[in-house]
Parts: sequence; C-alpha cells; structure tokens
Amino acid sequence: MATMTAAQRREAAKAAFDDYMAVCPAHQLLDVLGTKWASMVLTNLADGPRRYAELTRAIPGASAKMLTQTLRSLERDGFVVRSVTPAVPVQVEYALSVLGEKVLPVLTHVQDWANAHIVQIQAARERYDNQ
Amino acid sequence: MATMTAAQRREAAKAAFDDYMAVCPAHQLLDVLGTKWASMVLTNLADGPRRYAELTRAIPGASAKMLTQTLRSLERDGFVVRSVTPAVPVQVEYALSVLGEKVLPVLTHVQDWANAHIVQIQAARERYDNQ
DNA sequence: CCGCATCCTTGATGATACTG
DNA sequence: CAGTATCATCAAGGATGCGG
Repeated sequence: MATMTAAQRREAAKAAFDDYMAVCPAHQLLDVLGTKWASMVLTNLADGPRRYAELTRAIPGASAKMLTQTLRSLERDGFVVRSVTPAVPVQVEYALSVLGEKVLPVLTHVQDWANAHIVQIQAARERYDNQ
Repeated sequence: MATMTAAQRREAAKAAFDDYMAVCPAHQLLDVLGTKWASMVLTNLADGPRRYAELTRAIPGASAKMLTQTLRSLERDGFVVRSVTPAVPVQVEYALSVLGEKVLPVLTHVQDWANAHIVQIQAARERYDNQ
C-alpha cells in the first residue's frame, strides 16, 4: 500500500527477510554445524560408531544434556543414526549416516582453512586489541 | 594425584578440554561464521564495498546493534576493513580484506553443499518428526 | 549518517538429581 | 548404561534513545 508508514515498510521488509533466512539452506547448515558440540561429535563419529558413554568420555566438556540434545539434532537432520541393542542394560550406538559421511568433507575443509589461517586471524586480533 | 576423586578427575578433564576448545582453530572459525549475520555480511561485501546504511537496507533482519557488532567482530578478525571518509556527515565504508576474500570460498563451499543436500535434510526431518 | 549506551526479553547452556 | 526432569544462570539478540 502506498499509505504505509516508514516503520511499517521496515517491518514488512524484515518479515520477508526472516522468511528468506528461515529457508536459506546455507544458513540452516551453519546453524547446525556452528552449534557448540555438533562438529565435535561428527568428528568423533568419523572414526567409527560410538556408544553414548564413549562420547561422554571423548567430549568431557559437554554435559549429558547437551550431548543428548546435539545427538538428537544431528539425528533429526539425518546426519547420525541411532541404534538400540536390547540387552541388560541396553546398548545404544551412534554412527554417521551416508549423509553424515558426506558432510564430513565440508567440515574438514573448514578445519583445513582454519588451521592454515589462524595465525593471520590472531595477528589481526592483536592489532585490533592493541589500540 | 592418585587421591583425586572421580568428580575431581572429571573436572580436570573438562578444564583441559575447555582449554583445547578455546584454541581449536576450526571451532573459532565456525563460531564467527556461525553467527547469525556474519555469513550474510560477508556474502554482501563479496560484491564490493558497502556503506553502513547500504548494509542496513540489504539485511533488513539485522538491527543496527547487531550489524555493528557483526562488523566489529569481522573487523577484529581481519576479514573486513573499515574506512572512514571525513565529510559532513562522515562516510564509512566496509570492504573485504585480503583474508576476507580468502575465506569466501569456504563459505561458498558450505553454501553449495547445503543447496545440494537441503532436500535430503528436510526429508530426514519430516521422517523424524512424523513419529 | 554512523553508531554507542542502556535496558529488557528470551533462548542456550549447565548443574543436579532421579528413572527404566 | 542411557538417558530425562528440573532449576538456575548467563549471554545473545533486540528496542529505544542520545551524541558526534
């Protein structure tokens, strides 16, 4: 409408933008991988399937709650497969799915770049902080 | 010490792990790129330098505060260069640094993968949610 | 035009205790 | 062993108003 106020126009633009953001694939992926523990879990599972307690030990920084939450999220997105073996007590194993294997190269690509340029980043930080 | 309790041992492990995490280059990078607006800003600057107000219009979803915060963070890490032109009123221009140009391929790599696999991810989500 | 300071709300994270 | 439930905390994000 031509009678929209500036504020209304801004709000409309923001709403449209939010819609776009919500479906932007890249952003969805970064949201998952950027999570505090997701990359850690994926990297761990890259070596092979792991049981819940093994992951707990491998990633001491994550609380049980966060580990579970991360695993659920990765499972939901189809990166990780959870399989339960009936026994006493039950055994639960987490493994990468095919999709999970496929996302690994993206992760290592990021890691390689980070390792190669972290020195420059830290130098930039010191320059910035020292004035 | 051999006299450590289990709780103490866990705490020590966690502290060591936190130290490791703090210096893990990949995680530092993901922390920045995983930020709500960082990738958006970088993608925008990929087309050329932009003034503050231009970025505000290009990214209506970000509040002024968040945009500034994001730009400061990117500037600190050396991805973005901020240049002020004395005038009335002052003009501020943001541009990618050499390092910023170099990180772009990583970003597009993520984007390409996300675009190629978003369908599978969404399918997995529906499967997971529908039971 | 650019952007800092302030206040406020909300979601993410974590510690702890408990269950099948 | 493999979680869930609850409560507490804290930082991120956002709205608003002011200053250079």
